[in-house]
Amino acid sequence: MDKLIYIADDDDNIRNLLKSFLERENFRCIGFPNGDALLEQYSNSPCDLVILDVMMPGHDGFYILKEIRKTSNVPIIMLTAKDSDADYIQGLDLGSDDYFTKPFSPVKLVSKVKSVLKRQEDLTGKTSAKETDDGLISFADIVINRKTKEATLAGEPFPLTPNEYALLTYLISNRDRAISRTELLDKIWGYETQVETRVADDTVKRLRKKISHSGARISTIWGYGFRLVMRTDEDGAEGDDSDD
Amino acid sequence: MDKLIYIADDDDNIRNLLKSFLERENFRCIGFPNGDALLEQYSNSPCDLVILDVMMPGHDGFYILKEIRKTSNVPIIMLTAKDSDADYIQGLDLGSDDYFTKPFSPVKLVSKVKSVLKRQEDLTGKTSAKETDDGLISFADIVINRKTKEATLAGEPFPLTPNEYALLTYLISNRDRAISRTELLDKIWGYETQVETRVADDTVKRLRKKISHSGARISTIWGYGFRLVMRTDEDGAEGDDSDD
DNA sequence: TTAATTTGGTGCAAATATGAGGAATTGATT
DNA sequence: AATCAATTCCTCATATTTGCACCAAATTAA
Repeated sequence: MDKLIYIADDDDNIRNLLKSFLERENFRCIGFPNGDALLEQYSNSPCDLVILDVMMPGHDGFYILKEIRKTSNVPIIMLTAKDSDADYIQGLDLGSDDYFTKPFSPVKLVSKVKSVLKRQEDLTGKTSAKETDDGLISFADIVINRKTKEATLAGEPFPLTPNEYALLTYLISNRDRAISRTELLDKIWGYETQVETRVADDTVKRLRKKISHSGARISTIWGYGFRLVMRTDEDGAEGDDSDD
Repeated sequence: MDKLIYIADDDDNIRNLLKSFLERENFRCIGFPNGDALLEQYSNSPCDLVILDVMMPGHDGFYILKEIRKTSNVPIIMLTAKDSDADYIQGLDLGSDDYFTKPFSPVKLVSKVKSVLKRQEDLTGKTSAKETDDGLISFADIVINRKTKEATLAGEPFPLTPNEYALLTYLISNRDRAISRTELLDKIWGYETQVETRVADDTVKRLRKKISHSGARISTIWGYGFRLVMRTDEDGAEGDDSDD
């Protein structure tokens, strides 16, 4: 983590409470007894996230919020003693990210802080050229791009029909468990479909042929369904299909 | 505004309440009685924001949240009946943007929706490298000027009809993913979802002819839709599409 | 062991998806 | 009214996918 957080609240107890919770999660925190002090510090040295009480000596939290927003998009979370719709709306309209009413759960606040920071990273990092977390899922030497709906096997693109694609995607995302035929029918063919139960076997069959020379294998759970597993050496010897 | 919002909640009253409040603010809303229906619709035609109840028939809100997050960063707001720290944290950890406990203030929710959308725009708008500040977007040797609504191919101006222009612009700005027919119909023709028409194919057909000697190509994702890709050497000879 | 049940493979026909050409329609402009 | 461009609709040809029947092989139960 290693993010820096500024907190402005005139109540020492609340500042310290927040600091201790946040530091436990490896955030660095600096507390300020009023908003003006925070604002001055911020303009000299910006931080990664701001927590602002609304009612403080000097300028109130809304004013500080507005001032920061003139120059920055830093995430800002507001704290307030009174639970009023109007205040809530004003806070959000002015550009804060969230609004907590006292007394609040410090655990929730910490969670919110993390979430807001993560969101920020996702959005700003994503539109650049980051390759990670682009909706890619993989198993063995199979990679599926859920955005482009393309699949590759050992780096080579290989074609999948819509049903095969849905089935393989489902198997990969549930690699850790066996999946029953009825579940497959529900998930891939839909809840109210009129096809025979064996159609799942059909698609499994076709998929097996296509991935026959990959590191993955669809194993049968007798009397129940299927599960995606790694292919072992013995598999190759037994059910060897080296053709294409 | 003109943003599209999907709402999943099994309680008709809540859905309608939200719809009426949101539509009053000029959002377009579509309600779903459960999360699975929303998920299916979303995968065919994404929206700008999602509101998910946690407890629903079928898969619960957390599951739907996870599924959507596999392919998308769309803002998601969770609704729940029980006010538990653990749930709150789980929701945020899984990537939701906020968490409202019932009964909640619709006014606050609407305010939150606006705030989240605005935040998203601020962040992506400022960091996106796709569109330069002079309104130019490009792909391969195609350049589109969104201000003058003119296009050039390899430096030469080339004429596009209004529909072709809209389609090409949409394909270029979503170059990183496959786009379904229903999404095209929704976004470019404004048709309600689930209409069976092949106008999109028609426009794709004409557009393909026009860009036939450019570095870009519209590839078909069988059973789903289209995607704009770079033309490779092999493409020129035969219309080989190894897409799934 | 035999019998009953479940699963896997082959082949085929029906259903579905796509692309091309051209006709019909719409809408704007003479 | 006539014209023209743009769009939509229609039909046909073709390609692909999918469900199902049938039988063989595998597994379990008795």
